[in-house]
Amino acid sequence: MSRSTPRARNAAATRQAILDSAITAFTRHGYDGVGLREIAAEAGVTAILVNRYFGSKEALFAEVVDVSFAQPTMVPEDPADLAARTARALVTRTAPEADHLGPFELMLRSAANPRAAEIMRAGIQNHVGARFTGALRGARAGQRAELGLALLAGTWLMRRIIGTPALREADPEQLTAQLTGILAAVVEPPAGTVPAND
Amino acid sequence: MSRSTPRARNAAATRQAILDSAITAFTRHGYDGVGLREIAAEAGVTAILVNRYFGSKEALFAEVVDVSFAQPTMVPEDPADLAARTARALVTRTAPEADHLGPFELMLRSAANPRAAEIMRAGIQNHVGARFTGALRGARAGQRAELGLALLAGTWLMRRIIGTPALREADPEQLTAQLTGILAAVVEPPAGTVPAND
DNA sequence: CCGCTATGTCTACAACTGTATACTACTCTG
DNA sequence: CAGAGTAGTATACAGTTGTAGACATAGCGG
Repeated sequence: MSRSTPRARNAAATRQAILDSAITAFTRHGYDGVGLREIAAEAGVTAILVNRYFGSKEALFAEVVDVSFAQPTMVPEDPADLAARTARALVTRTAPEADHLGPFELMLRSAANPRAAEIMRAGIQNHVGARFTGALRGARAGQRAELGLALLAGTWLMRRIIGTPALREADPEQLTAQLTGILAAVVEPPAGTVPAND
Repeated sequence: MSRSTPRARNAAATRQAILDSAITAFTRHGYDGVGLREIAAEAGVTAILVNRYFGSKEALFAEVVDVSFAQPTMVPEDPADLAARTARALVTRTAPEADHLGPFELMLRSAANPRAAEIMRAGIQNHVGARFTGALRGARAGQRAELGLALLAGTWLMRRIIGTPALREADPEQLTAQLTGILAAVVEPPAGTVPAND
């Protein structure tokens, strides 16, 4: 799947090919579930070249996390209808027939490794969490955003990775409605707070 | 840490020691994060003996899951005050200073491996999920229970494994209150439903 | 057209994995 | 007290892992 045309010598393109392969592989199998040889082969390259470009497996993973977490996720930056739109996106992407990769899948599949977890914590702070927090109004926006991420990650885990039956077979419309309600409880500014910024 | 008294030949005790060691190790490092030699050493035994008693690493893991998921968790079986009591237990056990192991830690650290995930799916259906579902009244109890587990697992992930700052440093009382509200939105019977059983 | 440097590969290594076969030795039964 | 079967170990193997050093070659500057 890798050597169609024996790609001309081009450092930038090769580096990008390795990075793309790594994103897919890490997202699909997690940090500990992939070997460098597997990543390299998919990019049409030798394993050691990966380290030449990225330094180490860990550094490669850090770059993968940075790229993946920087992509626009299912959390809209626009606060309007945030709960409803987020819930709909989540249900769609975790549907059994979908094969949507992305930051949540990457995070859940790599969380077991402490070094990977630390790298992802930084990535969340810099990207996903920051965006989510920015979309919230009211007190304790950071905490509420992280709780929102927790709900999204947990649902992703149960519905798609563990594959729990009731969530797998749930009616999408109904599940979206229910998740919208729950998300609203997470995301809406706490009552009795001045609705100012901060 | 393993050979204090060179334990007398006792199949049952040895088997139990291996199982205990495996529960701790799998919970702490996940399915792929531990080797049989490590588990065996902690039990004061040789690696191959683990396979003699349990058949394979996978079979050992299945037994670990069965035992761990059968233990009483933070979800009270009594429906009264379910949300509040569950939230309090969750916040306590995911506190940074606590080092509480348990089914959620085991699940999150082993979810990356598809075989492990399948084993855990069965464990949830048989134990945790069934208990949680049994504590709920109203329509779609199964789905609501799984969403509750998703919220618990997600919070555990963010607060304890990833170690997201706002959740780590949150005031326990306030976080408990907020989680109680969210959990209530998950757990309470949907409005407009006959409050009969199922 | 030559040569140099960036780009890439070959071979290798030391550690680790789960598991199999062959062996030893304890302890209980008779 | 003798033998047998259970409990446990030693050795090993084939595979994989991340990484290292020495070597090859493509393609551009002169």
